[in-house]
Amino acid sequence: MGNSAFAMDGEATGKLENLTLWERVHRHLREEILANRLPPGTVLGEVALAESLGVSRGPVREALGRLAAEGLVTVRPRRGAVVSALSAGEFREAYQVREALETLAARLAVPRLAPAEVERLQAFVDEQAKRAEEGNVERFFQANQAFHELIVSASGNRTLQEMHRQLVGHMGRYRMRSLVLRGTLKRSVGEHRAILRAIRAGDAEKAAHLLGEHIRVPQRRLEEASDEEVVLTSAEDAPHLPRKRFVPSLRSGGSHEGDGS
Amino acid sequence: MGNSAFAMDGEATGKLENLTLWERVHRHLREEILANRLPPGTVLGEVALAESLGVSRGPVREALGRLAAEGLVTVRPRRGAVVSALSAGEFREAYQVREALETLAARLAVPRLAPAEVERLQAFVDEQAKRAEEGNVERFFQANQAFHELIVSASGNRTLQEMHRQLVGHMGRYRMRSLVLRGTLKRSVGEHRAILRAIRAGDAEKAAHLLGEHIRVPQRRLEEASDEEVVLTSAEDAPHLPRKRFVPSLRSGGSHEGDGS
DNA sequence: CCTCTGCAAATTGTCGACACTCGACACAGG
DNA sequence: CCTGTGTCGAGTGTCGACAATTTGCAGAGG
Repeated sequence: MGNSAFAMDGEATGKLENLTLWERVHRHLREEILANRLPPGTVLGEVALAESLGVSRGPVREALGRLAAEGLVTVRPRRGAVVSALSAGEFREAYQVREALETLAARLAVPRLAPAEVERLQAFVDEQAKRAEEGNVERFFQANQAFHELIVSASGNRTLQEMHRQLVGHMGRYRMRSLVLRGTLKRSVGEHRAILRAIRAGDAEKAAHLLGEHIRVPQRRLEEASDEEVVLTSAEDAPHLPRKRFVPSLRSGGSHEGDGS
Repeated sequence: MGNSAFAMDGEATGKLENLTLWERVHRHLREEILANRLPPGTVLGEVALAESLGVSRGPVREALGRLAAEGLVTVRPRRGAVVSALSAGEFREAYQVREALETLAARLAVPRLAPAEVERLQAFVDEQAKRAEEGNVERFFQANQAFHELIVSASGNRTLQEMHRQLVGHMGRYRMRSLVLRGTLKRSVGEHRAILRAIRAGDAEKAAHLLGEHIRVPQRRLEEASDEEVVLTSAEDAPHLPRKRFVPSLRSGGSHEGDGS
């Protein structure tokens, strides 16, 4: 059958692709889930995945376990794995934690930031402004994410970095198109500019405060429109469908979207 | 000989123990590592573990993968899994993150705390005071952990709770006996009392601030005694065992699989 | 005496197969 | 007509075995 449906993994860490099989499966599924090609509620059958990917159930199982440990899928001891869905409440929770984490990151990073890094931050903000003007939401989000990740990365705290990565990974699936889309992009750029100003001034506390407020904005929006599934992309309701909706065949779209730092 | 080397899993979730095999292995190894019976650096051979536990390599492998996802062990793609060690720097990092998390938890929890929960906090503090007087460090730590976990739990933020649990799990192995041991216990109780006072007063901000300072105390100590391995590794428990740096077998059962499970 | 290279052992990565459990459907009874 | 129960099917959980790769050692060469 269709074997080796893998796309290439753009990971230029310097090491060549010496990844084991289950690692590749893990990355593949991770990408698929984060890209929302496997919407929440999708049942991931081991045999189906195995056949689809051209490997045996071993690596698939291992990758699924890893995915479950990351919280991207949920396994019920005997009933297989489903792509986990975040409720609006959990999404708000994640925002709260993210605020705490990035606030800490800002406090730690500001005294450590090298001039070159500040310039990179500036470049990200400028790109955001440009993308906002263009209306290129995808690119805007990328630059936005790069901005935040650079701050977290510059904190020098790898534990913090890891937790933040995990958190953003969970939240990343829910592009809040209808939410932040409208006029908030420019506002976000303005907030980033203010944060960057505080960073340049070396005022870690102010930068952290501004960053906290900045993150709290979508959080507020969520609270206002609570319980409504404003954000969730694909519906997973109708739990009593006549038949299961499998995804036995998943195709590699070839979108080499590197999530790497 | 009953070769099932599993100990009791103190987990009374109310549901009966329908755990799968790899889950039991996972819990077992987790307990062993957290109890420092498997010190950092120990190489965990799959076959050795499998034979020792009376299962095949499958569940062992799965459990090891899960453990690696939690950060308790580190696997090198072809060279097996070792119990991961936290450097002093990582330990300090974890404290920073923990401070941010628990501070957030306090802010969220204070307005939500039911009177009964406040009383439970009080009970924990009282028990800590008693244990500190007795010099019962183990019990003291338990009550201490219960205090902090209750605050985190009362925040109502399950994401936060999960991250905190994970973090504490990583840090839990390093009982800082020689550090916090001496006169710091009573001081810790005093700080907890102050926090509890702020909680009773409904002053979330003050409680959060005090909690942050409280957590920052061991952090400061670590910075002072930086680079020294003051804390790391376990105390001298079980010195009667032969020296083992690389011990693949953790149980010398020798008996073949006897009773059916 | 030191170093490089080839072989061998050991251990992990992967695979296919079997048993057991859970879910669903159909049939019989009230 | 509704409900309880028995059976069938699907799918996971687990096991044993094979193969690839890495590590260590031994021997030869410089």
